[in-house]
Amino acid sequence: MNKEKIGITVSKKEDFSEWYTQVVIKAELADYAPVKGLIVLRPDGYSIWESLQKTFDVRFAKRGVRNGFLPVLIPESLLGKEKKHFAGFNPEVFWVTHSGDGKLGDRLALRPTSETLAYTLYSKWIQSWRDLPLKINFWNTALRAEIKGTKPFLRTSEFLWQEGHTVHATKQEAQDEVSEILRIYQSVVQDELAIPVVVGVKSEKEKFVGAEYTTTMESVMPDGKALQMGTSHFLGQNFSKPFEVKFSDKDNVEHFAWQTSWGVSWRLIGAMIMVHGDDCGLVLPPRVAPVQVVIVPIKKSSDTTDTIHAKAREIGHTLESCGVRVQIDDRDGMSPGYKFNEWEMRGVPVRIEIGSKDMEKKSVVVARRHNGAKSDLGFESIGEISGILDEIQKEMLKKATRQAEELAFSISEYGKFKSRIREGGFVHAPWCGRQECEMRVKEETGADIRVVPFGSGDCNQKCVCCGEASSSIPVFARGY
RNA sequence: GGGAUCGUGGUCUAGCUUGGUAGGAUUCUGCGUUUGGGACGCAGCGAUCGCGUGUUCAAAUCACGCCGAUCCCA
Repeated sequence: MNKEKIGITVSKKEDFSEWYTQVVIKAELADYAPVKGLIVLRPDGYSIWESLQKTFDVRFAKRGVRNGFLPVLIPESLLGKEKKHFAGFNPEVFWVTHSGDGKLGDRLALRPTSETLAYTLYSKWIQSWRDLPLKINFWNTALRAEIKGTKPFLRTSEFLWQEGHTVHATKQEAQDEVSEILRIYQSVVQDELAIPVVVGVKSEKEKFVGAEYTTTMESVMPDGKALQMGTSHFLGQNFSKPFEVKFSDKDNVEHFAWQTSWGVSWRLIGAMIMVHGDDCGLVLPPRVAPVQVVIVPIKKSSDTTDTIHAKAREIGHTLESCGVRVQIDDRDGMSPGYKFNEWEMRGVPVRIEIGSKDMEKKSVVVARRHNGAKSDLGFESIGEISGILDEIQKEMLKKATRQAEELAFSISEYGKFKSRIREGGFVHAPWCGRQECEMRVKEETGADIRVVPFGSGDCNQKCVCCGEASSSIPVFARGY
């Protein structure tokens, strides 16, 4: 048996890209679809998405956001109503031009995002200040043609996401909404996926087309590239004017409304894989793991095997009653070692081993996926597993935070800046605020301004690029 | 946007230069022995060689087109 040929065959460090793809496929999160750039989610992958959905729904509901559903086709006339917005998306829009063999009169777009469609309806639904605020979130997919560099979860032509669209009577209220949503995003990503983020504002060049400004959270991946984890946009009145989203205020004067839109996608799953995974495969944060604990009974033919299995089932029930998602692996004809490796590849946070030795000691072996540690746990203390899962969740965030810190740099000299960008990481560098410099940096290093962190303003330094007075210290990095 | 590599049972691959019965390993199925870090024996199933067209008596192999995957550069 060639040990090297089973499981993940490359190391995360040596071939990150190949490693990532293998983990996605072999841990059975997703698979390729027959059309370029599209993937299929398998139950373990979808389960993680559902878990995130549940958490977000609770948080959104607390802010008075309710869920709705929008169709996938948008007529061209609507999509083109806000000019800048349309120009930004046009190159990657899929068009439906036929029904059967007949050509359609107006082309229909497969939604790249739903602003135009949603706001057409909002203008019908809103007349009075009493109709505001209006807050609806849509769980759906968006389609954007990705022709090159496709990657499961990170760059796909269709992706699962949520898009929230809110309408407010005042600018201030809309802006508060934008910040609050970003705050929710940040805490869900940190608490559920154990990934630290940098929050702030996008530059003018990088903001959502059609927005007044875009707030964002960005994370650094272990290969030094940045990943946009979610965005929350202040749309101002840019859409309410062309789409006539108007309301009569208390004084009976008609005003254009103030709007926001915001979204996170299954990219978050990609980030989770990259940040936590290791050479053995996936490592799942307990809070989103479809199976949190796997129990592997180890029998000997000389054993009275029934007692071991009975104990395994009993432990399983105890854990279920504590709210732990548990699975017993009693498959025949597979060695324990094989099972261990398989469950490790699939990222299950905790493995419980129980064999005749454990029966004698009245304890089980508890193995933690994230650090490989093994320890004994008495039969009477099985309930402690919940606490262990919480602990693992915290340790994973801590480890990920340390990892991110090691990939963060502050640099003000352009030569050093360039070489650092080449090696990867988040590079905090002073910037004059002019797009010329931003573009020159992009051209010469391939790095974008990922985020201008909140509170990084006026710092009295010199722009890393042109040497003039800086106005902020953005994070530069190459991105996915 | 430019360049390169690749596609053969579920998976990994041999064969391609020089056209002629697609070979192996693993997985899978059955039976038996096993089981504390990727067990073993025996028997069996499984491939219109990515798709299409062309050349030829004959194409996995040669030519062209397409589809898909990966990597590098902008």
